[in-house]
Formats: sequence, structure tokens, C-alpha cells
Amino acid sequence: MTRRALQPADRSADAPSGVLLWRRIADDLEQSIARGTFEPGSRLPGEIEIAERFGVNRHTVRRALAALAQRGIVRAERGSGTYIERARIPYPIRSRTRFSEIVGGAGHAVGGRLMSHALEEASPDLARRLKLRPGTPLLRLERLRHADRVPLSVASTWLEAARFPGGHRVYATSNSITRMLAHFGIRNYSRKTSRITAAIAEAADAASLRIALGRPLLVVDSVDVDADGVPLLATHTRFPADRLELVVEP
Amino acid sequence: MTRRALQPADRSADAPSGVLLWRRIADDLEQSIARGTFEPGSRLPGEIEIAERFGVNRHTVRRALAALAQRGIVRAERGSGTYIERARIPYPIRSRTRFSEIVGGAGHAVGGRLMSHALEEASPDLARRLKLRPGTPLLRLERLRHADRVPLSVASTWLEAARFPGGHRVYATSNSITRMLAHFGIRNYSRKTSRITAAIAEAADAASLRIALGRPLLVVDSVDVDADGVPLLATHTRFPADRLELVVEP
DNA sequence: CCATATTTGTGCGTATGTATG
DNA sequence: TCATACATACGCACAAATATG
Repeated sequence: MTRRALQPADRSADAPSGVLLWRRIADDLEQSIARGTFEPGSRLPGEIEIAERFGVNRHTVRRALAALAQRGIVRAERGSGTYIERARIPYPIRSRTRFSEIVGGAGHAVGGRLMSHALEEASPDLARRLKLRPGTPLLRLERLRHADRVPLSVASTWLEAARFPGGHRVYATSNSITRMLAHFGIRNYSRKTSRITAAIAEAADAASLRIALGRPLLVVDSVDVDADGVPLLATHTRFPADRLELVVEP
Repeated sequence: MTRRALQPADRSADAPSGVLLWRRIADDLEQSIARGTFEPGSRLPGEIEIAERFGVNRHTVRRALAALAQRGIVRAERGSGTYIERARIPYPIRSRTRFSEIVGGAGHAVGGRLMSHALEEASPDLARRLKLRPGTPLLRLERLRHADRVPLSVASTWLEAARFPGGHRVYATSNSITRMLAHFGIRNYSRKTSRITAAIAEAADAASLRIALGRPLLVVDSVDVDADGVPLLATHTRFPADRLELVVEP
């Protein structure tokens, strides 16, 4: 499937430069977007209008837009138009991973909220991650975090109930895991492992994150440990994939 | 929304332990799966049969199964049954990231194939990542990699055409980026950054990876550099999210 | 190719217990 | 105590996809 040039096709403005027509249009649109010609989140001109502007067939424009859509630069909405995706917020995964520092440091107004909490018994999987016995009472925190009023993640966090009595109340007032741990005398903690996968948003998460059903999610399972390497909390975080990207710099 | 116990409901086998019914069933099923009672990839008993076995309503079983499905432990197929997901292959993201070492080292028979190649001009985005000027001729390799005959990733890799003349032929015979670079005298290279996001599989990738349309993909954009930190290649990799998980250990 | 049984997906109604005021 | 709202769990029915002979 070695791709080659388009030979004739003198229809349009420029001369045939040996590059696929739709690619040139895609690059052109990409540059326009990168230069800020269009506002992030705004609607692109209709496909027909773009086609006329470039002097090409609408199918060629569609191919260019499809390429940009696949790279996450634009998003087509049937019956509505094609929209420029907002830039994804970079979210570094490091040993020291603090939501407020990372996202807030990037100039966003961060916030959090405790959606609910519950007392649960440790499932086999959770027990293994927290190095506890299955059935150990755990406090579960269902947290929602946002930046600039836009939901950025829903996270389920489990901690040993006996070690953090009333932890949900401490979290509810401070809205910060770091401050909650500090309240229990833990001044330092770090990320041990992060396992990253992806999923499709179902009803509950879609509603919390205010995204459409079926949109892609980044799913991160992580364990945080104290200075001695003892597991403190296990977290299952769901990020809307079109709002942020995880950045790993080894 | 603090959840509490169910008091009466003496219908079923066990005593009401103060834990949601569907949670106990989910944990029970999870344990059975973890203990190896069921073969990975095999079919679970039907919902009605499970419901009868636990003495609960089918909806309750469905809720338990939905919880397991969301965590990627099982997968429901309408008209067919509910199946136990195969374990995801862990794929560590480190400075030294070599597919064959990582996946092969885990005891899988790895393989790769050059699906297609092309000569392209650097788009604005690629130029920035490779520190080249937009329009610089690039060699594009469309690669498919698999483990145990199952597709594990499709990757688009771009390298400067002038620096790696005939690189596609070298790759086609060696089926390895490491060996291709060695052929051009580069004995050492490392991963600089990885940006991770997620997407929904469209037709082309779904066909290559042999997954259903609409399944979740992990998308990794990475840049590899030589010993002096000069960018060598930019890669856009799509992984089927239910076949592997990215592991970050800081 | 067709008919039929099986299985998951979906909807609605009901009973019961919890939370709130 | 009562009224209301909500969530869990149950029961029944049917749609849609799949498996089977």
C-alpha cells in the first residue's frame, strides 16, 4: 500500500506538489488551528465551504478532516459540524504526582469534590494492592476533580478504615488527598505504580464527567505508599481522554 | 449518598452481612476467576444460572457482572454469553523501551510486519517533534506487531528520509526498529517522552488489530532520541486496550 | 437458507428499606 | 410521626444478537 503522488488534478489553487491532496489540506487546516485562526472549541466552516475554498471535492475535505479527527485535533458531530478540540491538559505521571500542583501549576483553576463515600470490605484485588487481608474494612472515597469548572477525573480511592478514622470528613473539608494524609501525620507519600488502560464511558462516569456515553476514557490504577514503602491508598481514576493526556518522561 | 446495609432479605444462602448483595456476588465471582476456577477466555455460566446458584434475581447478577466488566475482568457478548477476559500483557514505559525485549521477555512469541511505507513531507506537528523544518521529507513506516499471533499494536513511525535512506527495506527484512537503527550505525537510543491518550477504534485500525469497531485504544505518541538527545523517530502507536496495559513505575 | 432455542440487553412495574425534612 | 424521595432488589416481558441443527 505504498502511497504515491497525485499526478494530474490541476483543479485547485496550487500546483500539484507530489503530496496527496487531502494531506495538504489537512496540514493547512492543522497550521491554521495551530496559529490560532480558529478558537479552540469553535466550529469549523462546513465541509462544502472548505471544499470550495480549496477548490476540491467535498470527499477530499472529508478525508483531511478524518485524518485530523483521528489525531484528536478536531471532532466531527453529525448534523452539527466539525469542532476544534480543546488542547489536552498534560498530566505528568511521576513519583510525586499531585493533582493540584500539576494542573494548578499549569494555570488552571482546580477544584475537587467528594461525591460520596462508603465503608466496604476489601475485595481480593484491593487487598493485594494494599497488602491487607481480604475483608479488611476500607473507606472508599468517590472523588470528582475539575479544572476551570470542567470535570477532569473521577477517582475511587480506598484506604484502610482503621488507619484513617473519619477520613471522609477530613477529605470533604480539605478536598485534597495530600492535606487529608497530612491530617493523619503523613507528610510524605509517593506513587508506586501506575497501570494505564482505556475504556468506554458508561452512564455513571459519563454523567459525572459530563461527556457523552461511549467516549474514550483513560483508566489509571495506582498505589501510593508512605516513606517506608507501606501502601496507603489504592486509586482507580477515570480521565476523559479528550480533555487530558498522560505524559511520561523517563 | 452514604450506603448502608440491607437488613432483612433472608432469601438467599448467606446471611445479610451489611454489604450490598451485588457486591458480594461480584467479589465471589472475582475470587472464583482469580483462583482459576474458570479458564481465561472461557465462558461463564449464563446469568440465569448464576442467579439461581446465588438465589438472587437476574438483575442483581447483571449488576455484579457489569461491575466486573467495567474493571475489565469479564466481557459480555449479547446472544452468546459472558467471557473471562484474558490477562492484559504489561507493557512498561521506560527510558529503554524495546517491544521485543518487553513482550518477548514475558514469554510471548513476538512478531512484526511492515504493512506499508510512504514518503511524506513533515507536517507542522511532526516537524516540531523531530526538530526538523516543516516539509522535510520523512519516511513513514506503518508497522504491525503481535504476540502469540495476536495483534498487539499498530504504529506509524516517521524518520528523516535523508538520514535513513532505504530504511523501509532494512526494516522489512529485520522487522525491528532496534536492528534498523543499528544498520545505520545507531547502537543506542532511548525514549524521550511518551504522551498517552485514548481513542475509539475506527475501521482501519480495527481491521489491522482484529478487534471490533468502537473498542477502546490506548494511543501513545513518543519520540526516540540518540545518545546526544537528537530526535531519531516519532511514533504514533495504537494498542487495543483490552490486550495490554501500560505500566509506569517511577 | 431457515426455523428455533439460547443468551444478553432493555424497559417497566412493584416491594422494601434508607435518608431527609 | 408522617410524607417524600431515592436506591436496592425482585419479577415479568420483550428485543436483539448469536448458536444450532
